[in-house]
Formats: sequence, C-alpha cells, structure tokens
Amino acid sequence: MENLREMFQVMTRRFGFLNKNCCSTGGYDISLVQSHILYEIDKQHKPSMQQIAETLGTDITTFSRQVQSLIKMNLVKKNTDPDDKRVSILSLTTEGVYIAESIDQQMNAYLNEVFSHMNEFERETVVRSIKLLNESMAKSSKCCTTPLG
Amino acid sequence: MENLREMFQVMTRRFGFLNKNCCSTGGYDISLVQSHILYEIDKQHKPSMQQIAETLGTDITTFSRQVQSLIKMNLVKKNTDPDDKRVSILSLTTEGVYIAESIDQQMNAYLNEVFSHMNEFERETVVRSIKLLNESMAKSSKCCTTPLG
DNA sequence: TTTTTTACTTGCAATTTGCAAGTATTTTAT
DNA sequence: ATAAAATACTTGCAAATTGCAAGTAAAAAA
Repeated sequence: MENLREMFQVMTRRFGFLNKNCCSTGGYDISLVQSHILYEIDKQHKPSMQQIAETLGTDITTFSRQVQSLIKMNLVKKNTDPDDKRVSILSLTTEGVYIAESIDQQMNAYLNEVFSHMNEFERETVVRSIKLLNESMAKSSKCCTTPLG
Repeated sequence: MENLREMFQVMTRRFGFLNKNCCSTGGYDISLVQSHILYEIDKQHKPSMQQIAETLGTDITTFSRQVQSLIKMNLVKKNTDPDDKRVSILSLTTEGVYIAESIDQQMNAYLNEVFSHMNEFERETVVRSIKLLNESMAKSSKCCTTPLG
C-alpha cells in the first residue's frame, strides 16, 4: 500500500501555499488566519465567537484578539445576541464580504486551473473522492477534530 | 459545479487537526512546524538547510532557529558539507528517527481508520484521486508553490 | 585578486500565541 | 428567591514565532 500520509502531506502543503498566496490578494493586508476567520463567518449562519473559534481550532482568547483587529480593519461586525447578552454574533461588513469573495474567487480560479490538467472523468472522480474523504473523516470520531476538543 | 474551495478547506483543516494531534504524541513536546521539519529531513536525501526551508515555505532565518531548537532537543544533527563548507547537511538523530517514525505511525493509523469507512473500490479511487491531484498541482505553475518563491 | 554570490546566523522589533485571572450574564441548585 | 456554578467573552502578562536588516564565512565569477 502507498504511504497515505505522504500523499496527504504533499497535497495539504500545496493547498496551504495556495491559501497563503490568495489571502494577501487585493491590496488588503490579511493574514492567513484572518482569511480563515472571514471565510467561516461568511459560511456559518449568525455564528458566535465560540462557534468560529471552535471550528478553526483556535484558542478563544487568541480568537478574541484576531476578531478585534478585523473589526478595526472594518471587515467584521460584532452584535450582542438579544437572547443571550453574553454571546456576540459575528458578521461581515460590506467590505468584509468583498474581501472574502475576492479571496474565494482567487482560490476557485486557481483550483480550476489545477483541475484543467485533468479530463472530465478525472475531475469528477477527484471531486467525488474528496467528498467521500470528508464524509469519512467526519465519521471518524478518533481523528480530525479540533486538538483540544 | 460544487464549490471546490469549500471541499478543500474542510479537508485540509481536518488533516491539519490530525497533524496537530499527532505531533504531540509520545510525551515529547514537539510543535507542528517542528514535526514537519522532522518529516522532511527524514524524507529527503541529505538535505541542506535551504532545501528544507524552501520545501516548507519557511523563511530561512526562522528555519535556522527552529533547527537550533531541534538540535538542542537532540532530534536533529547538522554536518557541514565537505564539498561546500557553507552548507549544513541535516539529518535525524536516533531519537529524531524514533519520534518521526512514531508520528508517522500515528498518522497512518488514523488515516487507515478514516479509510476503513470506505469499501475497497472507494479506497482505491480516493488514493488515485489524490495522486492525480498532486500531479496536477505540480503541473500548475501559477499556484501551490511556496508563497515567496 | 577582487568582487559577487551563496549559505547560513544573529539582532532586533513586531506579531501571535495561550494560560491565568478577570467581568458580565445566564443557568442551576437550594 | 437567592446563592452557587457555569458560560461567553476580555485583558494581563510572558513566552514563542515570525521576518527584515545586517552580519560572517565560504565559494564562484570577474
């Protein structure tokens, strides 16, 4: 059997580079972690601080400060949940949405370029495989969840 | 078409968690970046500092210090290349090999567990897909290489 | 031989990190 | 109804990680 880890290591490293490249797109000085925060806020529905921090596997105190800087940059808003005044609901500002979308476009453009080296059949196979992989990882209770959770 | 980026983001995040979990296995206090350094030194043949730093996309100065700490921990050795006294050849100590291997085993065990949720056909498809993906990413000149290279 | 390039190291100064300890609100006893 | 416990988040550190600028030493080019 081939070395699974090696394949994954190479793939995720490459994807990591791509991610790093893309987040500094558009003149804005966004760090990789910040781009992930923007991405998740955009994706989740009215998320709280805890939720995003949990999703990203970031310590809540670190996350708190990252959000503060994103608010200063006017990319993220924070609203206290009316039902529970302890929790802060996060959302993107118009500018934040713009940045998040432009990063997303870049990423997808690059990924499409990568996929252009395959034929239609290969593309479909790969897409299905990644879905399968994600499902399997989700099923696995032992692994692949946040380090401290 | 599905959102490629989302699929990749989820997958690599999960793999990242796995990576983080695994590197702190075995009582040793190894950071994620350090585990990646050990991995690459193990993988490459008599690599120089530059080579590993380049592979990992790390600034050479940062890398220099990381290696120093790994040497202090007695996991890595540095030997000056006899053919060019400027370059340092990196290698793992016996202890380093042990750590690297135990991380590798953990990782592969977890990945096998993930793959156990698939049938034989799916497994093969997924493995082939990841290989394909890696080849395609390698072909793509635009993307997926080190940020500053 | 001098100049330039290359491989690496150190000096900062800035950023990022997480634990401990805080505040404020809500939930759970009693 | 009130005290105690839990939850959501924030701040104070102090340590670790980062990268640029400037260094050393060796090799290659001029």
